[in-house]
Amino acid sequence: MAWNDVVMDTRWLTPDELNAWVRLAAVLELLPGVLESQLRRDADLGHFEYYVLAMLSEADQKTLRMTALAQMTNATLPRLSHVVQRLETRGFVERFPCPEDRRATNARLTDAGWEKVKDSAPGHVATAREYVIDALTPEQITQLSEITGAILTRLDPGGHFAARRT
Amino acid sequence: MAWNDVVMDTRWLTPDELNAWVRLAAVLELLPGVLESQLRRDADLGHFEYYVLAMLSEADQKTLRMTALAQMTNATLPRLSHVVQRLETRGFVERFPCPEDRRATNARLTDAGWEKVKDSAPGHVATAREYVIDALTPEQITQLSEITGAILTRLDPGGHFAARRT
DNA sequence: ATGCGATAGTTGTAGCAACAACCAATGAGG
DNA sequence: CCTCATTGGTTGTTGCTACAACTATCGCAT
Repeated sequence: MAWNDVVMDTRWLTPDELNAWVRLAAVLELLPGVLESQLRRDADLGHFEYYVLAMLSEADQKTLRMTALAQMTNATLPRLSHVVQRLETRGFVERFPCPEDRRATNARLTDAGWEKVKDSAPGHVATAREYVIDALTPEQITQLSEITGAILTRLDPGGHFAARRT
Repeated sequence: MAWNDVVMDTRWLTPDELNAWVRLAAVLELLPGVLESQLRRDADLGHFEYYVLAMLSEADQKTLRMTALAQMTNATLPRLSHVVQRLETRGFVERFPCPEDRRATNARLTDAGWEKVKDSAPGHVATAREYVIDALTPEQITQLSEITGAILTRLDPGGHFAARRT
């Protein structure tokens, strides 16, 4: 296929689409770092570490099977395994075999972990407000839900991750 | 300050806000990986590497000063320096001192780099379409621009990065 | 003309994630 | 009852980025 054919066949972005894309790409690039550095500075936690602890804090008995926790946090098992191991080393999480399925591992939030989430949550929410939520009108909040919902339908067509179920 | 005070003083997210936040967090987590793995598979480039080459391809003389390229790509100088060095090693970019300011370095896209961008762009745009653009209505595209624009006003208040200027 | 603060960029290190490979347990199908 | 594909999770390696530290140059103020 000649390059001309490729050029003609490609559905390039319109100016409006390109504008939206470039801005979304900038948010994808910049927002995680802001979340990460606030939590790192205030709580010595990465954003994903915080999210793991937060999801456990909301679970029955503050316990989740690793596969379920991976779904809640949009993560792969290898990644979660490494992170939970580090959190266990720091005393925020404990792991134990699942009585119902000996292949499975359960992760439970410890008291120290609960304290860490409790102490970290206000600062994290304040950062989320400052950089995203309070920058938007209530209409835009609704639009953001619908837009990200539509994107997640493409990213997670099987509904494997929890965010598709909100 | 007692925890009770912290709880009372914290402006927690409303259900609508929380829904939007959780979905946005999922997109932040999942979308970069999809962009990254398509480019890695098809062009052996990271998403940020592709973006650097793409920004150079659009510049006068396919050349930008490193500070300007960092602004175009929402990156820090140390990060950009590492990435451009790797791209130079692969022959896609060349660097040379800036004649106007001997502190500065210019980066220019090579012919091989131009070929690489040209070959990679259709696949990248197709991925952007599949996972984001074609999931949205024209109204939602406009909303996404406004929403991400508002967020970028918070993330980049000085307008340092190029995406604020779209 | 000089001093010095700011700018431009590079370099090195440590930590984190993607990916591949692996192993143990489960359950479906024959 | 047995086989084997699938599931659940761990581990190790490699590559990338955040951050700190550094050096050279510029331009402003005195």
